[in-house]
Amino acid sequence: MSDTKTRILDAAEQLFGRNGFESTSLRAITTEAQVNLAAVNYHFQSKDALIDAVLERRIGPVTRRRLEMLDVAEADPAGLTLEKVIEAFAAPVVEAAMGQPGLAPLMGRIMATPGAFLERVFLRYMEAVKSRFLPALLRSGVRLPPEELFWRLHFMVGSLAHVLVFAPVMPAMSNGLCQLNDGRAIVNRLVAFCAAGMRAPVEQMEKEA
Amino acid sequence: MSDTKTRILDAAEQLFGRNGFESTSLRAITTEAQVNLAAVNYHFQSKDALIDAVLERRIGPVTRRRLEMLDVAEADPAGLTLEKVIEAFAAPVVEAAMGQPGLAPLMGRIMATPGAFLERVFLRYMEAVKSRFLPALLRSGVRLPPEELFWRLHFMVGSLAHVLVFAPVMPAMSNGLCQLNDGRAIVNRLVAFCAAGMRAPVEQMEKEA
DNA sequence: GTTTAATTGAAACATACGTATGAGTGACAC
DNA sequence: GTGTCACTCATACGTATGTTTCAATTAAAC
Repeated sequence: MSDTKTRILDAAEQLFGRNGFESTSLRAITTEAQVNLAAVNYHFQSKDALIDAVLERRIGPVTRRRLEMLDVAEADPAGLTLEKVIEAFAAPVVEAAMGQPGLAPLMGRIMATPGAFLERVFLRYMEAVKSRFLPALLRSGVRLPPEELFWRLHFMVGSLAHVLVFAPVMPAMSNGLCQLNDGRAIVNRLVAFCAAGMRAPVEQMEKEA
Repeated sequence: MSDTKTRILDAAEQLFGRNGFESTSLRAITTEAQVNLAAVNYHFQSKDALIDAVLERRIGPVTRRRLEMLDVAEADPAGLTLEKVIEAFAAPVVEAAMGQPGLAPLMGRIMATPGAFLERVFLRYMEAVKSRFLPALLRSGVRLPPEELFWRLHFMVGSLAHVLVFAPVMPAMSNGLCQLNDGRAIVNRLVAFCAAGMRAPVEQMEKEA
């Protein structure tokens, strides 16, 4: 039982997050991991399979924790609040990102990368989340037309994704104003912002000629 | 005056948006543009310079239009509203994306592209925007601690970016529920969501031991 | 019409990539 | 010991990339 596999996963996670999937070469990964180049094709079969493995290792637990937190919130006899639903969506990924430096940009990149790759990954991991959280939002008291609800969920996901994508540069970008050491505080801010957005009155559409 | 340069820019914009910057080869671009391979290194000096040119052609006008709309809003004797500020930020890029199919994914790409590149682009185009919109938010009546204000602006940008990133797949992802033909409607939704988020009461932080 | 500069063309350059190969190494079973 | 197995290693293969070269072509200037 060698930790070569783990070292490859760790290095790949770090470099994928920093430089993207396409621009990270297997040679860069194996150099960083201090492992032979062929090891990656031995333990995984290809670069694509390695990418899948890297994602599975991190997104799997986050998805499970999301659904778990939602279960707890829904079981609360005090009732399901909008804030609890949003927190169940945001907290697991933010907390995971805090504990694992280099994970945030990776998560962010997944959420911000369109195209074939996204469809493969996003549908695999996010379909379950979407199909559970959309009804939960309704059950928490949000009263919106389906279209409006979907757009606002979209905005919410965008806010979260942006936080993750820019996590590495956020302190510098804000001239030190915004730090990332306190994940709870970030989640709280995000929850407050998105809950208010979700509760915004629906814009009346003017008829067009 | 040949349009070779323009044809290269058009093809590059399309392919960069669809497949990303790194994964788009100059050969793919020149083939699509029906132009000789060497033309790209003749008219531009390198692939990096081509990327810069592609971005400048589209982001430049959007940035100018943003500041222009903010000028108009600030000159309004009726006073500067939060909604007007957010609209000045969101409308130009959404409208540009509507008029120029293939632009939205390109904008999205920028957000999803790593470290050094993003910092180069983001700082060049967004610094001016940030330094104008942050004060404008304050002047529009938003009363928030600086740190909270910055985070919420960050969330807002994230919502907008996400809309652009996922523009090509949004109809499919929502099972046809959310369409993109009406840019104004999207901007209105975004403004309503973000304005409410900006006005959310500030979460009181509990002291930690 | 001739000269000059700007542009395009086909081909080659060196380099980097993902992948495959086969020899080598260590541990453990019998 | 002698296999056997999982693993690691150095190296090579084929291909694709960004860039360069220099001749061919076109367009403008005088």
